[in-house]
Amino acid sequence: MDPATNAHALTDDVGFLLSRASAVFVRATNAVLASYGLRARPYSLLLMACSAPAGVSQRDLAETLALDPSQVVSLVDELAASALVERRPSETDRRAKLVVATEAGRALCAEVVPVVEGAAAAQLADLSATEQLILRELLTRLMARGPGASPQ
Amino acid sequence: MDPATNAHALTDDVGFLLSRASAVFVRATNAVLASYGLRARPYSLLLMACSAPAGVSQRDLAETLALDPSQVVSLVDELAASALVERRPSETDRRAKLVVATEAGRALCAEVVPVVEGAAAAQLADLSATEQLILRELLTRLMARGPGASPQ
DNA sequence: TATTGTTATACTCTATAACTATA
DNA sequence: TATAGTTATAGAGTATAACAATA
Repeated sequence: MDPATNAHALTDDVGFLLSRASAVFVRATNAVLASYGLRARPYSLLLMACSAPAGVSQRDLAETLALDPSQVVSLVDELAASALVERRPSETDRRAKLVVATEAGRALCAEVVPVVEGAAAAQLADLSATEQLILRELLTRLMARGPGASPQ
Repeated sequence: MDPATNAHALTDDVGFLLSRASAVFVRATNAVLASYGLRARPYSLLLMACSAPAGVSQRDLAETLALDPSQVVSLVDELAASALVERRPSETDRRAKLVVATEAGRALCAEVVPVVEGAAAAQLADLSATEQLILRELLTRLMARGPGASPQ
């Protein structure tokens, strides 16, 4: 194949662009979270727990975060060790455990959410408000088709 | 904070959407590459080597792929072990080594590029051609600001 | 003094499989 | 028989630091 044709094959590849962009965001997020003892992954789990006052099952966490259930166990263990969340038995399903944010977890979340959003806004600064909306919508629709949940 | 307000905080977060979308693409790409003995990362390096007939320095590979130079060493080692690329001394800089695709590397690349592009197209099937273009452009502009190269 | 490639190390992330207790 | 959570393990990805050879 013609070299000139392929000169930009990589940088035109949506998959490559996505992984680059994702990495940039994760690094920026981890950087601002470091001083709070958090990283992007545990943060997103904490955020979900804080958003659901009644708690979230680990299964729901795995589904929404697209993580393997065993990864959720580790993350919840970690957050529980820091007393940011706790496991409570479900009253309707004795197999399930509900992950609930503690007072400390909610306080940290309230403190840290604007910081993370600020870091994201900085990364998106070159896009207009409309473009940011479009990007969000396109990514959401991309997701709709994806393996809704379980990684494989 | 109001639970209802935060109910979708996570799924509205561009950083989260990017990492989810990126993961979906990488998994799909790895899946179709598996039977060729490749994964997304080595594939992208091979693609760069194939796109530059004169070879690419490892420094350039690290910069374009946003990898640490030490990661590039491992990847080149791996591809070289499969005889898909080889290291050649640079004639202008005796420190540098040029990574050049072998005949086998070019052949595999030619075979595998359409497969990877097909997998990407399948993931993008829910977006119109125009929307795919917009997505690509927005991601590219997002990248422009990012740490052009070196990860940190 | 700075840069290219290299080695080494530690930690995070991803992917599987098997197991338990419930449903 | 299937599902929620758990444990264990291995491999891939990421992040650093230090070093030799060369610029």
